[in-house]
Amino acid sequence: MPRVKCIKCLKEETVLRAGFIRGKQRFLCKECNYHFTIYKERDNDKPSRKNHATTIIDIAKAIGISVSTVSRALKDHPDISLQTKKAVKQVAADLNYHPNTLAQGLSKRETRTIGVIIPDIETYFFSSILTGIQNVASAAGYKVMISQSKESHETEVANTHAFMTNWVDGLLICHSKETKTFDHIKLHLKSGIPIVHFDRVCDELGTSKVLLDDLNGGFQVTDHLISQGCKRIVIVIGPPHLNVCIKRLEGYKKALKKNNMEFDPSLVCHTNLSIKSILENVDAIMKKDKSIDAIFSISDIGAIRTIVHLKKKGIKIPEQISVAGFGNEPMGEIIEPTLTSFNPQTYKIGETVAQLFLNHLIEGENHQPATKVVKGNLIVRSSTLRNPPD
Amino acid sequence: MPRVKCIKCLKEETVLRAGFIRGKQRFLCKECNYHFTIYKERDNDKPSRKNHATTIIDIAKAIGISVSTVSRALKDHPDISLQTKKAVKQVAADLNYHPNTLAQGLSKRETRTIGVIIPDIETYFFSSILTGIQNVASAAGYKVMISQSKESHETEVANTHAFMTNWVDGLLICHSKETKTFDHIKLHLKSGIPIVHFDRVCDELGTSKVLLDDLNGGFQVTDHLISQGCKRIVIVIGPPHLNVCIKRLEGYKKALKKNNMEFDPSLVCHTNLSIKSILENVDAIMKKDKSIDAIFSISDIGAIRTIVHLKKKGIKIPEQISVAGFGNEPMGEIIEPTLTSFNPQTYKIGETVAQLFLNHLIEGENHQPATKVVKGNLIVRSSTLRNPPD
DNA sequence: TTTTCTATCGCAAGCGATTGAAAACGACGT
DNA sequence: ACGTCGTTTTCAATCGCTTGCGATAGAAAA
Repeated sequence: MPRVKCIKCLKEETVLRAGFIRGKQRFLCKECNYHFTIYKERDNDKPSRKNHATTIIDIAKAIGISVSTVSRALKDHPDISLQTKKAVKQVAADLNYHPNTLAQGLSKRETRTIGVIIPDIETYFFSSILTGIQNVASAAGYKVMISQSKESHETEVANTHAFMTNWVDGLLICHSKETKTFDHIKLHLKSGIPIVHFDRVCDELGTSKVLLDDLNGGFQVTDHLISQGCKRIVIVIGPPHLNVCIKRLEGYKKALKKNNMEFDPSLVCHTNLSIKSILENVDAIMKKDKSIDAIFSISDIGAIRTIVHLKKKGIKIPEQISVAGFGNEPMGEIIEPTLTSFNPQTYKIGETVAQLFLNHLIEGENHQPATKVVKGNLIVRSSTLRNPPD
Repeated sequence: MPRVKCIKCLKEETVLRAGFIRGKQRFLCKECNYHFTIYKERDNDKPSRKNHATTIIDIAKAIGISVSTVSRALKDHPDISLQTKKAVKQVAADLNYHPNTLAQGLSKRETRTIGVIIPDIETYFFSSILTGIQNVASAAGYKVMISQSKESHETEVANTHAFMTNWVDGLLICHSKETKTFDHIKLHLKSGIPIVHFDRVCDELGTSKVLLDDLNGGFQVTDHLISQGCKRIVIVIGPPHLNVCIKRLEGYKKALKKNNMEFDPSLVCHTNLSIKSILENVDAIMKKDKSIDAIFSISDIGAIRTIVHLKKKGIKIPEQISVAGFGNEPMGEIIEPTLTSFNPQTYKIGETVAQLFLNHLIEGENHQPATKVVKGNLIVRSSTLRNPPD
């Protein structure tokens, strides 16, 4: 017979054991027909809430008013009298009060957080876009959450879901190279959370997007090469499902046409944008076609590695082969010869992306997806300068 | 007399106007002594909750059980029967349920988010550390929130507060160059939220930290230069309050001592790590002292810009001056000559930082701050190779 | 059968803040 | 003194989920 007193009638005789519950002995008082368990002695002096962040409840208690008044006072709601506001703010400051973002988010159904998914944070192109995004986002009071897909479709999908089901207020995304299907995006479109694409976008989705000046960039680089006397310009592009490749190629063609040169498909190197693939393709085409006098690599890293590669083979740049890139990575002004490249204005891109998100937010329901193209500019350096101006 | 029925007694005669409230007419029923306002007709058919994310309440209703059971079932709580669990999970999947992170966080008082503050995301060193952090963090189910101080103490402080008062579960920070006081960190130490420092740490705070192999790095680079026959090695360092500088300088001295060479303070260039300052200092010292035959720049970017600068002046590298850096930035293998540098293992650093955070979390109360040094390794390239091995 | 046990569930109190709507309180005119 | 109002506060429901603790119906034991 357990020596336990019933919590209600305080008798001992009537108490009998009644199984276990979550590892603890449970009792039943026959008289009261009352089940109970002996839990840990609760500290009666309630020091439990020690070192606990101050809440509006604390403020309310301190002043002796209700929490709703405190809440409104802190928000400068017009209904609250000036002196109450002053008192509340004073106490809030004294108690070092900071609103609990989670609770606010739960109530207001927003997180003031935006998720950004990029292929690779270590790539200057993306990290500088990020800076642009962060600048305008944080100016608007938004926090930025970043994740990288590392060019894997799978992790991109996982990250997308993680973000979208975690109450980000918006998603800014640049797809991985691998991504060819967009179900993971479609799935979340109807949720109403703004999604903005940039750089590697998807046209079939009705989202807002920010594009580089790809066509113009391709055009300008090619036109510049031609102006330097290049006749047989190889263009190194990536997989055809990336529309940035298509666009730059288009610009290339446009420049040829403008200069009355014929487009030779054999001068187009299709690679997967990996260094290995790029160099292999370059080698192959140069072996096959000795007339080549310029290489336009769609990416700066590609161009740079190409330069290193060609130099190793004793080829003079730009005298024998001119090389140009796209992206204006910092490395471009370090390498020798310094790299001619198209500057896509990455900061501007980031800022525009974030701005588009904010627009979507304020437009709300009647938001119309917008497409913005950020103008870039050609940076001419020595890797293509055959006729140095005097 | 208003033609309005009292909401309670439904009589009209007893109702009289009673002022306005927020722009709307208010009424008072004398009989009931009840104040009320006629608000917009609430849609009775309650289609209000349209396109609203499914919650455990929906699941509970669908099955006809209580929300607590659903909650437990989803968490695989042992109290719940197998079939209930299966049913719950099935319905959850059917309804495309995703837990509301905010609500979970509010209940469990955690966000499963960790904040990272770095000086500059566009710098490879930091972005690669970030990758390391993200890898282990996301493996442990934590999201990562990033902000950059852009080397400004002020924004570092602001970001710190933003993070700490926004319920991140931990803070990983590398201080800005400007940061000399740490009140913003101290302020939050007692909150109990784990803080881990890395690279630019602060000793006076009792936090866990991850350090580069600075001393050893400084030693190895210097020792290597000496082994290549350099006698007068300039070391270019940054502001003395950055202990990474001190440490690398120590390594430098240690290597000198090991090789029985005397330390010459005039060979130490104190810069603020800006390119301008570095190049000016290099110029100055080379002008003053013609015997210099090597430059050890504490940062790769510094070393790289130095190489470019010296080459422009017609100085042969490494024949006349050897140049070595620290950091193993990707640019180092592109520049000509390729740069000898100490590889600090940035990924490893990031992983270690995150790991330390996780450790702190599981150790809880009785956590003892740890200091970890991530071993690096010397990468010898041609910028220092005077006696190429055959 | 009656008395114990269990295995499962449900109730309800939070978590911290927002917000619709009622209440309290003076002040004023008549 | 009463009816009217405007101003300032307070009440209480919610947001979606976790969890301490109590309830209940069969199963097992007595």
